[in-house]
Amino acid sequence: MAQSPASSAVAAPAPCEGAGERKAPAINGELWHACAGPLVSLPPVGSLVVYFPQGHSEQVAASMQKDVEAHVPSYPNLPSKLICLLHSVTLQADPDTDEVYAQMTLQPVNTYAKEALQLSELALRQARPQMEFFCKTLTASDTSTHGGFSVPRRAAEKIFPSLDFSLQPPCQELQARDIHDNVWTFRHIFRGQPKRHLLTTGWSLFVSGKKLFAGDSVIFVRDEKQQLLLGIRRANRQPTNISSSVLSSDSMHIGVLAAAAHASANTSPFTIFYNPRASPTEFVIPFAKYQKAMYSNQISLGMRFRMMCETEELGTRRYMGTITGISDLDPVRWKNSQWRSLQVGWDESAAGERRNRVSIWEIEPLAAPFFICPQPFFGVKRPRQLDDESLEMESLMKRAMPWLGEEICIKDPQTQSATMPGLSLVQWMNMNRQQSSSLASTAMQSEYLRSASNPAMQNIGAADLARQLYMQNHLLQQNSMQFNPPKLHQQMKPINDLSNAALPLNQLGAIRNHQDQKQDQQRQQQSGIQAIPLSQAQAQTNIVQAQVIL
Amino acid sequence: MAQSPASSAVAAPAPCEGAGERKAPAINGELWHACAGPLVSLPPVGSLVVYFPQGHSEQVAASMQKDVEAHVPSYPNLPSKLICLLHSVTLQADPDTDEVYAQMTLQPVNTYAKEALQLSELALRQARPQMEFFCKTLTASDTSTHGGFSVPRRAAEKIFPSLDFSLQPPCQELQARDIHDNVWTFRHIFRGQPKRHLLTTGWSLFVSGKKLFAGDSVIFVRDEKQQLLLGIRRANRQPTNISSSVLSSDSMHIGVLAAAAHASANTSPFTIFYNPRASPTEFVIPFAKYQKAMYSNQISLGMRFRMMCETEELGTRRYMGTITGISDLDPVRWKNSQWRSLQVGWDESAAGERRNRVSIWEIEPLAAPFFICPQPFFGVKRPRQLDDESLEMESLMKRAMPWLGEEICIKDPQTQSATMPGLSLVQWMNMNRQQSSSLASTAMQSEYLRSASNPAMQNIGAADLARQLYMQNHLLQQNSMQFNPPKLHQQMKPINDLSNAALPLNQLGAIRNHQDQKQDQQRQQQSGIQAIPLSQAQAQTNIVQAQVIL
DNA sequence: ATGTCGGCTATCTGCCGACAA
DNA sequence: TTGTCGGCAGATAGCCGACAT
Repeated sequence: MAQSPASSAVAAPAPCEGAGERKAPAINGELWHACAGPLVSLPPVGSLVVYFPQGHSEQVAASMQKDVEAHVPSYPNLPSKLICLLHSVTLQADPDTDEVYAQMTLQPVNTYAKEALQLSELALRQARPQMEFFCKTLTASDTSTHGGFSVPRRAAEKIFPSLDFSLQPPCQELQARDIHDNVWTFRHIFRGQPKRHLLTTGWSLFVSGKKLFAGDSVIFVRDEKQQLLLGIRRANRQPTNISSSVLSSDSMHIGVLAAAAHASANTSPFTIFYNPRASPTEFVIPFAKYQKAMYSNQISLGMRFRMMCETEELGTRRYMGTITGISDLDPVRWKNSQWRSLQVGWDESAAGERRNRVSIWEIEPLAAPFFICPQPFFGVKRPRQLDDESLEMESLMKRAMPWLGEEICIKDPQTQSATMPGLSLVQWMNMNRQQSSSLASTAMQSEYLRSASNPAMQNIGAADLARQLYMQNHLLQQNSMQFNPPKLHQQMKPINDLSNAALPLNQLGAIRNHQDQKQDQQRQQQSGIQAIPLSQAQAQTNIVQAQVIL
Repeated sequence: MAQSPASSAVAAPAPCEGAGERKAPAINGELWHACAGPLVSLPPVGSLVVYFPQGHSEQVAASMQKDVEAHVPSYPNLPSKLICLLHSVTLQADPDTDEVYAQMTLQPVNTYAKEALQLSELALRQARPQMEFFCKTLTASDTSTHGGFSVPRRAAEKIFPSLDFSLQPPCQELQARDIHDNVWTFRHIFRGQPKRHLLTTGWSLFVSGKKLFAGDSVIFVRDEKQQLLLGIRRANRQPTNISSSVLSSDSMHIGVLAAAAHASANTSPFTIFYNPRASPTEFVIPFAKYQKAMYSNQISLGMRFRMMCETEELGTRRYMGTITGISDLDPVRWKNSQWRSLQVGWDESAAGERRNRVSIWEIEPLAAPFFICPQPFFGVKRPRQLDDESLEMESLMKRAMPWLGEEICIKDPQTQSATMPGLSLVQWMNMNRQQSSSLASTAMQSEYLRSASNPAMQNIGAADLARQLYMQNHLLQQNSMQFNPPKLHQQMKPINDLSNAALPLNQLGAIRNHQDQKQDQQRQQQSGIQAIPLSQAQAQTNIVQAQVIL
């Protein structure tokens, strides 16, 4: 089978951080985001993120107009997702094309500070402040050498400094800075019959300088200091084909994976470029976002959902769709990766080909949010089985919660014997999964909600319910902690959600037999009943987030 | 040892090798070589080559104007040189810049066919046919929009079709194909006072289309079908900085090494790009060239040498220099790599900064060639020692001669017991080295030459001697083979040179103690004398190459 | 409201020989 | 022999309102 190429056998990592690969003078964040698009968000520095090599690989492939990852060896030792600390984010723009991208330094972690997780939650709620801008797709006349730029009236009035209409005709000189901080000067005039706003002198220099064509877009931003910023967004032409004369595309592709594999093996920092316009999807996700999607969304075939998409002119719009399939995108290289594992159909087939595969964390399920349902463990109806997916999940969680060790071993004062030797976390999760999927889970949810301590939670809408539940759990967290693993409450913080969510794991692969299954069953029957306190404790420490419609 | 301006024995344009990364329509080899420069030679397809990851890495670094390989992990499992079979060579040119480069598919080998080695020898002798061309560095007037291109008179008369001087003024339409097979049309006119050749209409389109500036060069080639070809060579501006918006330079650098490491570990093919203008030095060398330089050149500090360098206008010139140091370029990452291990000083400090480090196979030593000196093994005067360098050398040779196995074990009918358990190939070589360096080696060489079977070899010049010896050995090979390891004489062929050359290993590192040294000594004393037949046999099958000044 | 066009300069492109270097 | 320039014509760039959508 495959091999672990060099990566694992790599010696000295790179000690010193980004030694200034570029000397770019701190790109304006407003302009960068305007060019990147309204849906692009970058996790906060210092936060916990999930990195998907598969998504990264897709970005490279897309940029090279290369089929798939032919010729690129698989990296069996490279997990399909890495939990990383985001050390730095630097906004960049290509000096030649003005393409925006972000350079991120990630470090795979096995343990992390409480703040990192909180920061990743922050990313979910934090909205970027609305900025004043306009975006126009250039017409043939705009880009022709025959004339200037016709400014949409509302745009000119909103963004440009107002003209002195005592002049005949009213005109002024505009200065705008592009993403490299170069200043472009235009003559802004209000003339013609009927009257309209035009940019004349200076405009053609800009068009030729930036190599703009009809179909490309320009963005004028007015920043908080009332200064004009000027960005461009090119039409989706064929990929720029970064293949160079010194580096084969194979090498580039390998480089991305090898860098990640090396970093993974050594938990050393590595650097990636995220190009929001080249890539179909973000491949560095706030950990909290991933977590929430994975463990609080009930995903099933045929489910209806909404998803934000970018419109022309930098707006956003919600589109509706249906989940038509759940499967690995690449079952060979990236088994159980969750990366774009949902096949979807869209209600409006127009509006250009929307992607037919998305990831769980990109969508908003339309079914009521699936609330956490911790419940007593009454034993097992069917033998538990360990499959590849479980093993991988377990590995992922061990990275995140190393204090759990090989087996769950919680010492709970209320219980005689809370240790569950031989019962791994994932096995326990699988038990829960089977239970919750076996019966009317919504009924149990209601039961749980009614029994919750806050009486206000009864008989209210789902969204509000969720909000309140969220608040409540936060309060609980701040108060008494019955669930206190050793060394846990100081600065390390467990991702409790993982352990008692009803896992929507049906899409992750068939359950196969495992040789330990009989032993597992025995252990569970012996010690299973003691799991109750664990469930209770976790229910109280959970962060339950509901779908908040923005 | 002159650069063999070897063949563009480039076979079929990549027999569907790289799954068609580019659909370039088979680039003209003459034009490619004209643009690449007179010193660039590509080993023949199917031949045996030595690949230097270090040199490859240098090319990437140079193309990214990045200091060194900071941030890039070292690959301890990646040898500093890989013996590879050259599966394919495809000539390429960057679609945007016309930069020429070659895509090569290499496969590390542990064993190889006889033809592969012969092909690599072929590369040393084969000269590319001289082609008709001229190269002019563009002046300010040539590139200005104000006028056309002033053609040097001799160039026009040599390369262009002759004008019809009955016309007044004499003029014609020229058509030339660039490296992408695009046709450019120029008006060629002979006018002015005094008369001169000019390209007028069409010229400025070419200049702007190719983005040429004063200082860049154009090359007009007349091929064998009397057609005009047109190439460009840009001035040495700052590196093009291939860093893209989707791939960090770290990733690119890692990609190159990871690809090689992976290929090395799996002896699987990998693809590299060789850009002759971006790289200071070729990093894929014909095996025979490497072999010859390593084992027949006597290199020492203070030695004088000559080296071919490229002049302006695509000529070549020999420069003289002195070896001022012998050391590893990067003793940490690439110990004993031989890659640019010679520090040199040049007689003419002018003519632009010449490189101050070169590799052994790039120079022509001025001292007389050092001939092979196989001689009986009389036992050991000092204990053998194994150092890092020896181990590495041994590993290298085991790759090349796997049939030798862990220990030399030759069954020779003329000997009672020819097995030499415990005596490794490198140890044996070290013995020879010590012997040959201990006494007047030239005298022994003469002794050997006189005792050779061909009487014509006496009293003739060194170069001719070598040539005859070469012929003779080839004849011997075809006749009786006393040295017949099993399965060897069919299609596998040993690199005999390695085993009895007087190794110029002094630059390769200090000899250190080894714990097995006493045991080795004992074994050698027990069985050493039986090694004589081996030496004799090898002497007969040797390929001895002399310094042939071209 | 705004995309495209004809009309009209101002500027640039590009061919020529003159004149050095 | 050949690099640069002034002179000159033709082409293009680029500003204007007219007109249509």
